[in-house]
Amino acid sequence: MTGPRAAILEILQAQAHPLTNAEIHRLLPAGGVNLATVYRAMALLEKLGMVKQFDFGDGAARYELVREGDDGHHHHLVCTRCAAIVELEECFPVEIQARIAARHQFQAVTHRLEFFGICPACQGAGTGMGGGQ
Amino acid sequence: MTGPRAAILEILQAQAHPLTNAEIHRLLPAGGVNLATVYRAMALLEKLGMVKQFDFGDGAARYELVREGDDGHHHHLVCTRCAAIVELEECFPVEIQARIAARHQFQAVTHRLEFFGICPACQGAGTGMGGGQ
DNA sequence: GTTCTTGCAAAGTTTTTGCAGATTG
DNA sequence: CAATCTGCAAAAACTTTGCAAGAAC
Repeated sequence: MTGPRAAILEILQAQAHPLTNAEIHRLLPAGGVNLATVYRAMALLEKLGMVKQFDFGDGAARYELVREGDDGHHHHLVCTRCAAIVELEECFPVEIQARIAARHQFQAVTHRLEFFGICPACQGAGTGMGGGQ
Repeated sequence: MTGPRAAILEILQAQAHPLTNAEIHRLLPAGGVNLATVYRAMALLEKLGMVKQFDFGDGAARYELVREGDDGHHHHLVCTRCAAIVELEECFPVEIQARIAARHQFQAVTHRLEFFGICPACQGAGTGMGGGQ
């Protein structure tokens, strides 16, 4: 547990939302840490449960620090226009998930869930082209 | 609407579960269609609403045919050991999603949701070592 | 000094793009 | 014939890996 790892954890601690490896790399002191090292660090940190991986459907993994006394399981609302992120407290109802698991006899069932929509700031701004409004 | 496109739709029609572009390519008549053409066809078919994209968290997009009178929105239960897939009828409760959208003033909110677990056949077969059935 | 980690560069996957030739209507 | 589509090859984006030099204890 040393060097670049600490720097990465510091970056994550200062962030409210998940970051891609490229973003983490960009935020690290210039020329400080190699991108491959970031990938390796995140894989390790995730295995240790210190970090949680999220997937917003663009082809890049995102990581968020898991805070003390929390398992890190939660979901996000992502703006499909500006990529704004809102962290949510709602989760998929446990009873329904239990029913699904039981009916199909699956064990250790979990889920991945993210919401997408258009945030207030991006509404009424046309489809992205015209200077609409 | 012609050639390779028809062949791809036929492949999808015969499948109960989503396929990756590579799988579709593999299922097409040998040497028949180029992989890049599959990618382009799937992008078009999705834009036309004839196909729906899913993401199981491995880095590959999957596509499933949208049947008549259906919007194609549904979720899956995926075995993390053997990749078996079960199609689900359950969905995230609309009232809760509406509440989330309202509270954060997002419009056109949708969600991506997939479940993961260990299927009956893979249970009790060790952590992946034994000659599982 | 032994072990684990890092940087660098090369390679692997998945997906996208340019362009000329073939296909469609 | 005009418009679109396909194959091929190159490239892009994200991620993984090998290996020798470096850091940690």
